[in-house]
Amino acid sequence: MADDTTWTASAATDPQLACPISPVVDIVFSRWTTPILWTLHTHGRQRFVELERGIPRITPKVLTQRLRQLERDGLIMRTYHPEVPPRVEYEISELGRSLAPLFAHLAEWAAGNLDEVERARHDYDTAPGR
Amino acid sequence: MADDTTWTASAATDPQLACPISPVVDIVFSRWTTPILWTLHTHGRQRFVELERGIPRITPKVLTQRLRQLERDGLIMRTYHPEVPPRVEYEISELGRSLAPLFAHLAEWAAGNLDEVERARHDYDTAPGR
DNA sequence: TGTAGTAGGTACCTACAGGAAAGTGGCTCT
DNA sequence: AGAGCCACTTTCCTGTAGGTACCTACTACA
Repeated sequence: MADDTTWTASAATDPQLACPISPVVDIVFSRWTTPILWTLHTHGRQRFVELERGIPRITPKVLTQRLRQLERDGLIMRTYHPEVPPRVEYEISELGRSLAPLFAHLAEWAAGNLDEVERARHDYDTAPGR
Repeated sequence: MADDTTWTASAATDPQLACPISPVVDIVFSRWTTPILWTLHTHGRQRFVELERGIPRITPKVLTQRLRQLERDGLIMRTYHPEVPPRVEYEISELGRSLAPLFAHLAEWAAGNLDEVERARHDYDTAPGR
C-alpha cells in the first residue's frame, strides 16, 4: 500500500461502503449478465430464442429477468416488433459497448492467471495438516 | 460486432460456456470478495477484526468463508501466529495484486458511467406504458 | 472471581434466487 | 382440426447462501 499508483484510494475510507467498485460489480457482474453481454456483443443483434440457444442451461424465466435488468440499466436495448409470431430483438447499447475494454482486460487476466489459480487450489487442497 | 478489436472472440463459439470470462467472474467477483481485496490492498496487512470492522455489515462467518476461498484461490495469504490471544494476519498475494489494474479500470468506468446507469434506470422507471 | 480479547466453529433458521413445467395469444401451415 | 411458432408469464418447488446466536481455548488484567 506504500505506492498507490493504480488503485484510486478515493473511497477507501467510505464509512458505509468499504469498496468503491461494489456498485459496478452489482450491475455488471451479477449472475448470467456477462454471458448475455458477451454473446450480444460478439454475435450482434439477437432474438430471444437465439440468446436462449446460445447460452446453455439458462431458463427462459431467468433470461427474461436478466434482459429486463440490463435494459433498465441501459446496457442493452430492446426492440419489439408487433408481428405474428412476435419478434423481439436485443442489442448492446453504447453504454454496454463501453464495457468492452474492461471485458478484454478481464479475458486477458484470465488467460494469464487462471492456471495459477488452479495451481493454488491444488496446493491448498493437497497441503499437509488438512 | 463487425470490428472485434477489443474483445477476444476466441471462445465465442464455446459449446459449453458462451462466455470466456465467466470463470474469472466466479473467482474475483463473488460476493464480498471485492471489498475484502480492496481493503486488503489499500490498508495492507490486516487482522481478522480489522477486516471485520473495516467492512460494514459482514458477519464473521461469511468473512471466514470468503477469506478461506480467497486463500485457496491464491489471491491472499494467511499467516497464523500461535500466541495468546491468537493473531492472524491477512495480506494480498502477488496474484491478488495483479488484479490491481483491473480494479482501477473498473473504478474508472464507475466514475465515468455510473450516473448514466442511474439516468437510464430513472428513464426506464418513469417511461409511459409501464 | 470474572471479564475482556482473538479467531473463528457450529447449529439452526429464513429468505430469496433460480429451476421445472405448463400456460397464453394470435396467426399460419398441413 | 390440430400443431407449431415466439416471447414470454405464472405457479410451484427446492437448494443454498447468508443471518443470528452461542460456543471454544487460553491468558492477562482488574
